[in-house]
Amino acid sequence: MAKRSNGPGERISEAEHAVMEVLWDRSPISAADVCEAICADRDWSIPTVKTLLSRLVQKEAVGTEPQGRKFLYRPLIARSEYVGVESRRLVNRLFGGRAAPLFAQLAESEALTDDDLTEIEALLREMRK
Amino acid sequence: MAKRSNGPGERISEAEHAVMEVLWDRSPISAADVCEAICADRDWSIPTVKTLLSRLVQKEAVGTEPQGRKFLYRPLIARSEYVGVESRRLVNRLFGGRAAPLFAQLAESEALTDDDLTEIEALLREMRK
DNA sequence: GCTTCAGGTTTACATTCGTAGTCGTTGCAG
DNA sequence: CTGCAACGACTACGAATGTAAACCTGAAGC
Repeated sequence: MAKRSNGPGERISEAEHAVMEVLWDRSPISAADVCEAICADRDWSIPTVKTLLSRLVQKEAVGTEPQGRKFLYRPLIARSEYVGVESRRLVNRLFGGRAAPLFAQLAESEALTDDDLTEIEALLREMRK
Repeated sequence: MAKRSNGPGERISEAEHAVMEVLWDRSPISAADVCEAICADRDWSIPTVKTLLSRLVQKEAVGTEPQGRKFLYRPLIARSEYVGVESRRLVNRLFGGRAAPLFAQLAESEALTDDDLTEIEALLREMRK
């Protein structure tokens, strides 16, 4: 039988993620339009995009709706969901699940701009209320 | 000739990272001892650990020093370095390089404990000085 | 000294990923 | 109505990864 279709289960690879970003940006669009949007950047050809889309459909991360004889693709998982899972994965893998050390790390490696600091301060105040 | 030896260049995979964690924890140790430390957890056998160690040596992420007729392994890259690179990679890939959205994301997905908040506040105050 | 064992090196093999070509159908231009 | 261009489906294939066995060499025990 099929491996398993646990909803949006299987991992999304980096190349696939790039495609997801396009879908999150402009939702129901055709394969050609996806290519339009990234083939130049990533130096891909149409077949590559089609393969990635198929894999995403298999993984149930993307859904299709027929439009005429072709398909429009749309994400089945929310960006925030994906981003949340990936973020938590990193925090777990590298920082034992604690977010503070990640923050410290970013601070140390100078990955925090002044704007970031201000925004985070605002968020903190918000959360403390 | 060799692909390239740009220092600690090539990516470290997840399984390899697990080995690195052991090395970062108790530095110059033998392959057997590495296995001692994780084979149970990850359900690995010694050969697996040996393979991962070899690959890490190839990638110049780990160095060896002969001890008698066997080797002791020790990391060549600092944990903080690795963690920094990986963190920044995630922030770039998912949040356009801005740390604040990551923070917001963690907040939203309730990945922030109260302790985290307190610690981060402290760090912020520290950085503002 | 010869056998055994420990440890590193080489080889193996299935799966995933990145990247792309080929095939078969079908609506549309002539 | 007929050939072409577009599209999705299937196939391909090398590199990386996860996982491990086979093999070789030298040291240590008997």
